[in-house]
Amino acid sequence: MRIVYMGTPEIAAVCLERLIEDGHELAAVYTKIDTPKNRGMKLTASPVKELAAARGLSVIQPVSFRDDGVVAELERLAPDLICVVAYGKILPQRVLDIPKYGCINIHASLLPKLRGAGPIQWSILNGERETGVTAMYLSAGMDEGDMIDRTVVPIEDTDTTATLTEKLAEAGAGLLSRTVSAIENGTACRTPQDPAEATYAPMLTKDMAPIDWSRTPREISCHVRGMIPWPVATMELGGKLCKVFAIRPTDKTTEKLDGTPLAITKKGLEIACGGGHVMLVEEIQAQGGKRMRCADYLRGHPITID
RNA sequence: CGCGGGGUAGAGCAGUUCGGUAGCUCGUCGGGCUCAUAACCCGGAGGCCGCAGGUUCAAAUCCUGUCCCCGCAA
Repeated sequence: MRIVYMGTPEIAAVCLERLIEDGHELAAVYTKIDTPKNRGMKLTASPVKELAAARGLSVIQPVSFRDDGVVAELERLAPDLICVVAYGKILPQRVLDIPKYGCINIHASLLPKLRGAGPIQWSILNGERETGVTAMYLSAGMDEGDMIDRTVVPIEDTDTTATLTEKLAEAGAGLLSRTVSAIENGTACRTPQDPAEATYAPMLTKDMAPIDWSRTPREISCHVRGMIPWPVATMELGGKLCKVFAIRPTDKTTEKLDGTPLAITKKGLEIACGGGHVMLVEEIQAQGGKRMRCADYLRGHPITID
């Protein structure tokens, strides 16, 4: 079965690698065009492109599927199946109609929950105890296609979007390979999603970053972990904005106002939060500074505690 | 050449404007106090001031080059 693969970030590269290892026939790999990134704004290839190039697969980076030439090129590849993982582009109906067996997608949530661009982030932000990956057929609507199979992945209290993404990438890779085989064998099922159960997970934005200290310890913990590696939760410390990378609930309680710094200990900074609970800020990064333990930061940037 | 910040003791920082004995908080080591301590007191060790040149009687500081780190933006 001739497969055309479409994907862009690391999680898509992990899934592609599994397809290659498991011996599936890949006709071509589509990925987003190289974009200027990072300091110096150097043109950077996507993880999928890096991998595909290293494995000798032909890489195609169309700007838009509205371009007839792009669609014609895809038709010439005569794919039996298109596999999409975090490609970052919407495929129009005329593209979805090209492959004989259709287009399948791996989505990093247990659909129909958390449709959209930020399912991993929101599974943590919402305080879920488990999430997963779902294999589905692509349809015109955003993540609305019929489901084929899924893998459930538990969310640990220490998981961040970064660590959970790695786990889901692994789970997604296995799921994708298995699903492709099922389609080949004609054993793949097709279950419609229940629209009444659908929830949405939009991309995060920077203005969601500030920590709301009136929330409960677990909510704040989820907020911080869900924002890693981007945009990263923030708090104000000594008049400076700091990113918060690690924060932990404590057994202590307080009468002080939410957000009040209470004490500096060897472990970090204790702060009042919702319900009279106390959180311990363990690891932060000031603007322009390096990521470091909060206690270390306070060594050189002392603040006053009432 | 997208914009900007920074490399000084094990850690985090000050000192650089205007050259003149390298400093603070913490850690560490030793001693003391204490029922006890992450508290307190006394004492010590620990620096090629990122690297390479240049100017100077004298450079962490001024000049030139170079390597590395970080934030923004995308």
